[in-house]
Amino acid sequence: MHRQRLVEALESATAAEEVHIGLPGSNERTPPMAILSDCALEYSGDSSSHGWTVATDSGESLTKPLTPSSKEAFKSHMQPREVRRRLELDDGTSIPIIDISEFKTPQMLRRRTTSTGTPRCSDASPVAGRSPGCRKDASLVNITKRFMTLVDSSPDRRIDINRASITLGVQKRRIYDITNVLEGIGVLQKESKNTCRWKGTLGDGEDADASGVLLREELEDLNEKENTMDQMIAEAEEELGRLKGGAGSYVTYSDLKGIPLFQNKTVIVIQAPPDALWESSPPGGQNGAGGTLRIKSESSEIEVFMCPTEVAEPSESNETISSSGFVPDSSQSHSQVPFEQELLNSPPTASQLLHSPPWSSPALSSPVKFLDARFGTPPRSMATPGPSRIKEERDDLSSLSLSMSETFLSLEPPLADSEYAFTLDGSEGLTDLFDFDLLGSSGK
Amino acid sequence: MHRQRLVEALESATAAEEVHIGLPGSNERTPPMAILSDCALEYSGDSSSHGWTVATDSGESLTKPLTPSSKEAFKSHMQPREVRRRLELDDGTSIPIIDISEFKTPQMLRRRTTSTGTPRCSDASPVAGRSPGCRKDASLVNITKRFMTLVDSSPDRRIDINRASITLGVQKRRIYDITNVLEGIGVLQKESKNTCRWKGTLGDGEDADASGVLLREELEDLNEKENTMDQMIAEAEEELGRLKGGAGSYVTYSDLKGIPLFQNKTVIVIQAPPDALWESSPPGGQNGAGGTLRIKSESSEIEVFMCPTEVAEPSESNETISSSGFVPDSSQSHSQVPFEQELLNSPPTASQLLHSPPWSSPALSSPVKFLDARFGTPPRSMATPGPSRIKEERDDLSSLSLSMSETFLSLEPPLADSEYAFTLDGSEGLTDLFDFDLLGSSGK
DNA sequence: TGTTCTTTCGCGCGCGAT
DNA sequence: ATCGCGCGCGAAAGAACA
Repeated sequence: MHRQRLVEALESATAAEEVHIGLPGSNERTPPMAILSDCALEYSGDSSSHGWTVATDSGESLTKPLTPSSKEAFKSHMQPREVRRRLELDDGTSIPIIDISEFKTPQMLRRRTTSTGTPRCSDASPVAGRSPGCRKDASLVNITKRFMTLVDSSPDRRIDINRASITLGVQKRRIYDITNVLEGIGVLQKESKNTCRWKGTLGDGEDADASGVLLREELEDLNEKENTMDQMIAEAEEELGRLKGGAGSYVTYSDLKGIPLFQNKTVIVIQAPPDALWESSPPGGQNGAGGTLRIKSESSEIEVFMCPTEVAEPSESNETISSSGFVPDSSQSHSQVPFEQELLNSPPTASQLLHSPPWSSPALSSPVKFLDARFGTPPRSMATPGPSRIKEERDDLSSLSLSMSETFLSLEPPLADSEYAFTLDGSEGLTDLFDFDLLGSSGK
Repeated sequence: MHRQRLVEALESATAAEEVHIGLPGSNERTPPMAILSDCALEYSGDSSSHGWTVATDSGESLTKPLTPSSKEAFKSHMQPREVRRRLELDDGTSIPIIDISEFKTPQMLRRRTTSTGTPRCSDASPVAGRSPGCRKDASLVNITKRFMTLVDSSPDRRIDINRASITLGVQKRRIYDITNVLEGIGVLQKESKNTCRWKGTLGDGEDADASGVLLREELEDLNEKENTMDQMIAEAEEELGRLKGGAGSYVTYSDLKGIPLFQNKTVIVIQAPPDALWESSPPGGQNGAGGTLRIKSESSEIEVFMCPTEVAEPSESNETISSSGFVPDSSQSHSQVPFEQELLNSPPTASQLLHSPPWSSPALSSPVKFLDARFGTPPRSMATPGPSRIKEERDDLSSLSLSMSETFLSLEPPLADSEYAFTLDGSEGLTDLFDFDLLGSSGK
């Protein structure tokens, strides 16, 4: 097999050069030719159209069939060639000769400025006076990016080389460059002649360039968030464990008062051991007084709590001290009722006491309401990895971290009406709870 | 600017060809030359060493300085060129002539078979008798792979183009191809002249191919989790909003009974409007009965609740019905005490009632305790995107979804002892809460 | 199996930017 | 003058024919 390099000649606008080429065997020479300024001359080695092609700036090209000499011999001993050059125009601008039927395959035309909508100089350099679809446009980097858009616009991640070449308006050769590198990376796989398939994991954004980074960033973000949550969970669970069964469990007054049902009501809590005796008599019972509820315990003490009406409005806290002298100062707030506790009624003239007793302890006086207290302010231990540490700048993710310090509990569903045992309606009285007859005895 | 293409001649093993070249201006010609079989002849256009270079198969090359003619004129009008060809050897194997000082930059020597440890024909085609460092060796795919090993052998993910060119034994031009494509993909970034930096997320393993997939999967996983959480948050918040201020807010009996402090105690809750009058008299007061607590309201009803002692053990639920005839069946469980409510004590002999009254409504009879009820079982609305939907297979992430249905609330910190206002200790009685003298009056 | 057509792609010239 | 790199020649590797 013998091969021969050919030659190409460039003309400086006017002068023609002559080229002498020695061919093996036959001492043929390529005919001297004149090159016209403003035109590109090329010798097409295309197997389908051998001959000279003259292309003008406007893109047309005229092809003269070569003398029907030995097409065979020509190809076997000597590679036909095309000559292509840029010509210097009078205005000093070089006009790249293009068109080129790209040898054989789906010819792509080198996009000349106007025609197709491929972005000119898609990059920076806002220098106004630049006309040319400058070099950057054809840069491999650029082509690759565009190629990527092609790829992820394809549903099955499969790309046809030829189509790509056409749609991207680049030589097929370039596509090969890209596919080969990508294959080397492992993200692409040649599937069959003229097609390959994307199998990588480089992000799917159209802009390709940042996608990998974004991915990683997002992941980092999510991971951070996850860690925070894990920690919160751990702490909440710990707390839970401590409260459950520990002596620290309690219901605060604000818990009770925060409940709408109890809103603006005076709430009294009585605590007695399960084995306590509970007696009651109807109002105006044996001694003319109102009904009596008597609780007696032998095992342990009975406790009575009155729930402050308003949750600590400091200005109000002293206003309505009961005339009956309810005086548990905070140092005295602890007291136990021994084994017997009685609640008697006495005439309405008796002393009265109501809202906001002064003994509101710090915890009780907290202005937070039931729900707020529980979900609004995380314990200081939660503050550590708090959501404020999570820097949010994007989309919907932010909503997550915002809600982080609240919610996340499962509340019991509201009870049905029937489930409010022991709630009396307007037509009923306490005595309705007992089955012996109370009627006939008068109150007062 | 004028440029001239040169020429190259290939010899079919023995015969020398002559090449005539017309130069612009001067009609110089390159001297005819003889090409020895087995050797590659090339004309080095290298600016640092102009002359002819003959490279043998073994890799040595001898350079003869060109006649010191006008180096200047030479370069300005005509691009020096190199001639390179493969020779057909008698055995039919073509030996690519290589070495080539790659024009200017760090000359890379085309690795001849032996020398460096670069894999020969690293691909398939296990046809035994193939000796040549075939075309595949220099394939972009191959080079790219080797390039990758270089990349991730670099600690700082930074690669020097020149070094790469040398170590990989390829022309620098090829490295550009690679870096450009990779940059287009977004995994590589040109850092400065001659250096770029790997920043991609393609996995760092040497095999590159699968690592990216893992990343994506993890992200997908986290996203799913995030969505679930977002939904739970939304629902919890909605629920919260509904409960807060709605008529549905409540404290269940089990809430109260679940508190250790109240454990095994009989708890009575009295609810009255804030403007209610609350009178009390010491035990054994004006009528010999125990103390009396009287509450009177003009604005709205007073409500009394007794908290079931045990939370609904079905077997026990009927056992200890109070002899006093506490008979609120569930249909009757709603009742209201009108404007006056009295709790009277009566002798211990009176009726008693305790644990697990039959009126435990479904909600109340729920075996869940305070904390459990609240955090253990999510309302059905939460079940929709429930954690069970999250498929967990990996590491610590699983702990997250496991805890998802619970916790996540901030509980109030335990109260200090002093904060339990209204708790009486063993030495105190209810009367200690009042400032008038109760002593001297006997209970019973 | 030899030939021809096609597709793939090594390779390096030389343009343009620095 | 240097260097990045567009660009496309033409050879190698298949595929289609004969």
